[in-house]
Amino acid sequence: MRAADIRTAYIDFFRTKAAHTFVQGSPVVPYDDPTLLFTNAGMNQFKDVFLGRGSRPYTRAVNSQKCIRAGGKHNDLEDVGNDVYHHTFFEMLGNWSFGDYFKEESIAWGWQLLTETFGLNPDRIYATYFGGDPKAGLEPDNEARSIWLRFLPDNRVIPGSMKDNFWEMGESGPCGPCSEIHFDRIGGRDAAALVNAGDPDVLEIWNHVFIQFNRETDGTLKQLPARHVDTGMGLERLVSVIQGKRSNYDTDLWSPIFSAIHEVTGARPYSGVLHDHIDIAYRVIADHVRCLTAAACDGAGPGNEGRNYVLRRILRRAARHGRQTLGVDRPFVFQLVPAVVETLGKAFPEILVGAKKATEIIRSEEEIFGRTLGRGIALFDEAAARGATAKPPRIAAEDAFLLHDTWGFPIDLTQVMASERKMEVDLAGYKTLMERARETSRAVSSEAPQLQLTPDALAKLVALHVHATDDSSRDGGRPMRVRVAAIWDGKDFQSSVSVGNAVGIVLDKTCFYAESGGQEADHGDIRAGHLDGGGALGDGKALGSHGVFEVSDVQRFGDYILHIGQVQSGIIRAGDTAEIALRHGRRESIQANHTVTHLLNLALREVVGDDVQQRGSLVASDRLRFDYSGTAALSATDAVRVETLVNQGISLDLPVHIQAVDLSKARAINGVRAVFGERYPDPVRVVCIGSTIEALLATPNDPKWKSVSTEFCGGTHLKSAGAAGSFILLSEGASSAGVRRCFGLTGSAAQAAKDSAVELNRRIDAVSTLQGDAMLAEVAEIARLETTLPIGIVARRNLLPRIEALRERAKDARKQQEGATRDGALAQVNEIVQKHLAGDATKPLIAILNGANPAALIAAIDSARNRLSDTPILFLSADEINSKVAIAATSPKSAITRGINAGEWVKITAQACGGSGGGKPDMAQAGGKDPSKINDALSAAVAFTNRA
RNA sequence: GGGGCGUUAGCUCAAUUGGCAGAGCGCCGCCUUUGCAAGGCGGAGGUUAUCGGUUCAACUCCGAUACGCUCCA
Repeated sequence: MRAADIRTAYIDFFRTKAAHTFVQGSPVVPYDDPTLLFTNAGMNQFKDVFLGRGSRPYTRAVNSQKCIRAGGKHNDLEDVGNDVYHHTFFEMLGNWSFGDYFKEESIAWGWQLLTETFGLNPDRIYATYFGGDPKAGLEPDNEARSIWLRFLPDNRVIPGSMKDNFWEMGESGPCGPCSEIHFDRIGGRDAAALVNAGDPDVLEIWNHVFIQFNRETDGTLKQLPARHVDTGMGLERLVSVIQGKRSNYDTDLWSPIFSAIHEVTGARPYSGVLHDHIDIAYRVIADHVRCLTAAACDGAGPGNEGRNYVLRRILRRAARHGRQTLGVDRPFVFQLVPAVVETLGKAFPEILVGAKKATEIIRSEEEIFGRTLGRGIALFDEAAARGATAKPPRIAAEDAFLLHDTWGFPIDLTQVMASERKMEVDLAGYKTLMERARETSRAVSSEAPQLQLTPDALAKLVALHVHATDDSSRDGGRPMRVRVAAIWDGKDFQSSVSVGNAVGIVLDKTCFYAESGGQEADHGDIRAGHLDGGGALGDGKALGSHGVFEVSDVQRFGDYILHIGQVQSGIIRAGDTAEIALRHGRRESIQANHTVTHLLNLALREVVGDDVQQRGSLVASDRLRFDYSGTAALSATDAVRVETLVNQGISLDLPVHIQAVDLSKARAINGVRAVFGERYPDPVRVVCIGSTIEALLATPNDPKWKSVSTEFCGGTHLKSAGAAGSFILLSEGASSAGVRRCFGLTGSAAQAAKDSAVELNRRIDAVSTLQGDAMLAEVAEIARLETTLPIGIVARRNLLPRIEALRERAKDARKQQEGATRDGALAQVNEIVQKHLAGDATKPLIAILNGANPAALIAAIDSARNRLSDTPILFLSADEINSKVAIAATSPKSAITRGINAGEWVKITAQACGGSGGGKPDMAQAGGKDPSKINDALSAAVAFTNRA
């Protein structure tokens, strides 16, 4: 029987013979259960039924559920590959009774299915039942036992412990005894003692849980009115048993994947050996690609936190095995996806549909890791060599941390690699380093909100009858008359505050926008006072101000908004009436940046592709920042297209429409931008640039909405895009693996950047009129400006080749200068050497060259040494312009033994003209600061050789 | 937002405490070999990312910038 037939036969058995409803398994990524990393059992989607909170239109259900057990409480990741029955991804066949049938039917059907439909040998089947626990006050489950005795002899119905045979969902909640069916792969023996003993040949295949109690919060058990059955049977194990294999991997669930690995990597075929490292790699890779494909098809890809980081670790393990064990030096895991689809696509249509996306997700992550994988392995080898002599051999904490921090090797991957070499990893040390890195990372970033309303403070506010801050006027942002409700100094609420430390003020209502959703807070002031006549609000009444408070930050805590800042003058009292006004320039800049951020989001999607996901955003008054998923830098043409698209929106002065809409209706709008996994309020605030919300809702499926910016957003925006003036991309680069980050400017800042670029271009043009040192200086200045001025990336990319050309020109000029200097020195050396050869060639040669610099002197020394191999040589040269003396010397071995050490020689010489120097015994250089003393230096050099 | 690492010849990477910038592969030329794989000899190719600072002297130390990678928040 093939695996696919076994799966179908199971489902059909319960559907046709026992009137179960087939309920498609839930996604492996649970959307609504924060306690769960991945779906890890078939009952996950029915949890609410067991908890009595929900119901279904059926009382019997059956399916095969995709499960992932990695990274969470149930973590089988470490065992994958090293044995033949643990998987990160597997299928759980399940049938359930919701207050319908119970033990009797459950066990009888189980027996019938296994022995009749699947034809398993009854002599090899064992069953366990709950044997009771006097300490917990629980009786043995004799009901289950007696049912089993109808099918099995007494010695194969085995009592089990609380741990193995009593199932609980958590500390409290539904629970009950369970009964497991075990199978002996060998047969012809009494294997009762091997049941639940960790023997790979006697394995549990099916667990029947009988939910009949509820564990109360006080620990007591109560009989449930509605009793449920929850069963689970691992498909991979069942198939191996039915197909008579001793390993899950020897079944047709895996063979297509193994063939694909063989073809794609060129490794020798899988041979099924437990401890063979190539076979281990086969199993690991095959398991992991199934897991990654399933996760990707349900919307979860590798990333840097939570379940995404688990997936990243899984992929990196597979990729590293490919590189190191199978010798594949390019991405390859993604090429295995079709084989996974072949084995799972029919049973799980989402895998068929998602295959293309999964392939792309996996390929991209492989590419990311591929960049650091090689260096990381090399670094690991070095670390392993260093740690090999330790006892026991271990990878140092610093190395493990570096591998993680710099090369993206998750710690568990380093551990796997270490264990392959029979080494350990200094985990405690690693954790210390990691914690230290975390703290430094946290220390500075948590500076911002010094003043916080703690839960205690919030409780006090309620006790003081201060009601939630009404911020419904924040979009208008017009000045308001308000009441000071409370003054918070970080520890207590005060009745008044005067000039001094930063404090927070709670008002009854506000027009300030509190920092939220990446948009920075408004700034402004609060003027407290008493009413008298003629004021700013135009209502004929003004406040004679007796206290001015400058707001420099606004934060939301629960339903209260805290205006943080300092009193500038006078005094502010709780209960005061006040006029508040925000700084309009700042608010308008922020609005411009926010509206343009939305246009940028849309433009990136149009230019880079539909799969661009927003990964974060910051809207400040002076710039905007936008993170998005992607692995490659924006090309020059793409950057231009993005800028152009955004500027089109601005110049068309597209109107911005904002409206609260029912969440379900809003989600239905074609092309709406919502951050994946984010929870939105209902109704949700929809911001659309270029169309009215009514039009969107009238025809939500219209394809044209894909090219209109529609986002869920609570921020403040321009009335229409034109007020942003213009937009430029300031920079674009990698933020973390798989995430690109770009900065942008609008309005006057954008204009200033454009002006800088124009100015630089003008100066570059003007360089052609310059010569010599003036040209060199101007080129250096232009390069300096290019690095310091804010310039858009489009302009910068155009400037760079021009500046590069200038550098080339400067380089040529300098080379020519240096060449001339060197040639001048060499010409003098020729004469000097000729003369010296005429006399005693072993005598030291000491000479002053004209117009040489250090580099020319070294060339001169080299040249002279070639012809005077037994002569100590020292040259000096005065540089009047820079008021320096250059000195260089060489000394042959024979002279060094006589005491002419080039290093000491130049040092003595340099000291005579106010400098110092040093080097090696055979070659040294030095410099002096006083060219007028060059003859003293010469004498010192001669004196040194005379002494030696 | 904060940290770490990197940037040296076309490519992959070296360069002790600051003291003559190298290797392998590739490229070019010549030689050798029945053919193939190859082998031998020679050569070109570098403002050590950019700008500034410290120093007699900087690939090396310090500061900024750019680009790339990566981790944390």
